[in-house]
Amino acid sequence: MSTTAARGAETLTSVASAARILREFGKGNAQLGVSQLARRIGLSKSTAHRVVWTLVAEGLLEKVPETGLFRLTTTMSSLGASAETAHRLHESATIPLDQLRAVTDGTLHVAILDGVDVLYIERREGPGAISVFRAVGSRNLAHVTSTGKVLLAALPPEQQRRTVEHMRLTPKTPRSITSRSAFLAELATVRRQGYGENRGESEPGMASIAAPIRDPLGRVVAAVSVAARVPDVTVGLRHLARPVVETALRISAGLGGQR
Amino acid sequence: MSTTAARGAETLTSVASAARILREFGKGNAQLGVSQLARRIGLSKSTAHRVVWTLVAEGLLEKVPETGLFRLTTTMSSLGASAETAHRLHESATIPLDQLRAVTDGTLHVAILDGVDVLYIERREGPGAISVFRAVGSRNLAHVTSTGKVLLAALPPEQQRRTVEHMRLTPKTPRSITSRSAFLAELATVRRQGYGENRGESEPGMASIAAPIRDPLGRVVAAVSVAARVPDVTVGLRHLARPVVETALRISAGLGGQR
DNA sequence: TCCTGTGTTCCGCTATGCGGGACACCAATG
DNA sequence: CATTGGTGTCCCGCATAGCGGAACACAGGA
Repeated sequence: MSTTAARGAETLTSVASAARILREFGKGNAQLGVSQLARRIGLSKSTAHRVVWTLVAEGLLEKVPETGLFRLTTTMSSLGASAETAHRLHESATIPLDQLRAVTDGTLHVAILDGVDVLYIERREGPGAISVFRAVGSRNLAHVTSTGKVLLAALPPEQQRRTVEHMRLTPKTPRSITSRSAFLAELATVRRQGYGENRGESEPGMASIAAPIRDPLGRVVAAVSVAARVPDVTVGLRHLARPVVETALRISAGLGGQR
Repeated sequence: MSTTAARGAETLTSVASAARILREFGKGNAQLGVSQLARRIGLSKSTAHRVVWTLVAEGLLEKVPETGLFRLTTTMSSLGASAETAHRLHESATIPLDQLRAVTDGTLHVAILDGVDVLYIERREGPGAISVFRAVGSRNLAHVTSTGKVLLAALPPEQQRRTVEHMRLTPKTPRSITSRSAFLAELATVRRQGYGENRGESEPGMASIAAPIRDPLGRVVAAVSVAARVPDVTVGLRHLARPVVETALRISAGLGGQR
């Protein structure tokens, strides 16, 4: 279209302009106008104008009536908050996870929801850790894991219904839940009691228990779990409910405080 | 290029895609992949791929090695923080400004830096308010206002030098500062004492005094000032230094706390 | 009054960015 | 072990989206 051109540069010029415009608001200037932005970034006024108004249409910028200038919207601040918690999750989890390891020799996971799968983003191995346990970055089915139940239970009602509707409830063991109505009832229970259990539904003889991690606004952003081999799969790891919930609360607290 | 087409839609499709991708990360999902994003937004995989990588190149997204998915960067969280303070400024200023009005009958302003100008974004009229005082949204020269001095004094050294270098120090009254070296010395004084004064440098017989408003990280984002007619222009409004500084501190405190 | 700044709109050309399709890879399934 | 279905990445050719330049209205200052 215009400048640079370049060979392998797989970069969209207008998107790059948009990103630079957004970043310009981060460097001390709360409000900026079209010309000012164009000058600072090195765009033509017309281009800057178009990009800015597209960002306004998409709700990332807004025009301040009094000044006639533009400003980042509250949508941007909520996006920033999401970024903040995503990054803090790792550091906030470290200490509480290590504390939890003193209580149990099970394997510890922190997981988030990735579509209809559970995605593990943190892990502490227990002594008897076998390769059954998923590595960081791996996925698992949401309906046969305690973390999956916790994360799904936290979805807004209609979204939960839609998600469950489109899930394939393929059983991993004879104990796996395969009926949608039974699964929805299970999610309601999980939501009510504040933690989720998996009693031999993923692997025979294995159980796990998970609790929700919440961001400062109270939204569930991840789940902590303990998984271990248990003598009686019908009892599961119920005795770890309190420690797991407390660990989740500790991690949640770490997401909110001043750095 | 593709869909919609539409008549007068002055909107850049790729920028819109980028914005939608960013917003997708705000809705609960900390990490997302290319295909997932493409599916949710309704883009082709290749397009999503290109947009995502442009955003990565511009530092708004990053690839998480372990999961192979993408995440908002800390740049996004700092942008969000900027947006947050910009929006909180108004509400945080209300009460402290009203408190300050009990101490003085001068006109109160909150201002930010707009290039080399001072931009007023908040105002409380005093009883004897004349049209000398600028309305919200209007601009004034930075070198003849107390707010301008405070805001310029807070710039990082090299940026301050560069800005002052390119300013036109046109005098508004005989008392206006016109020498660059004198102005730089004045800024150093302002920085040291924590407030800035204007003694008849903008309008004869008028004085003002301003103090810096800081965000939770301590960066100066705005300034609050009192302006009034004074009997002796050489004395100015020095007796209001403490109340103005305290008002600024109160507003600053409001920017940091939990909502 | 002129001037210089702003934001906005129009227009025509071309390089840009689009979709479709093909590829390598991996994990889970049979 | 082959198959399947998922992923991310790459390529290519077409047409259209998006670029810069210019001209506009408006506002404030000199």
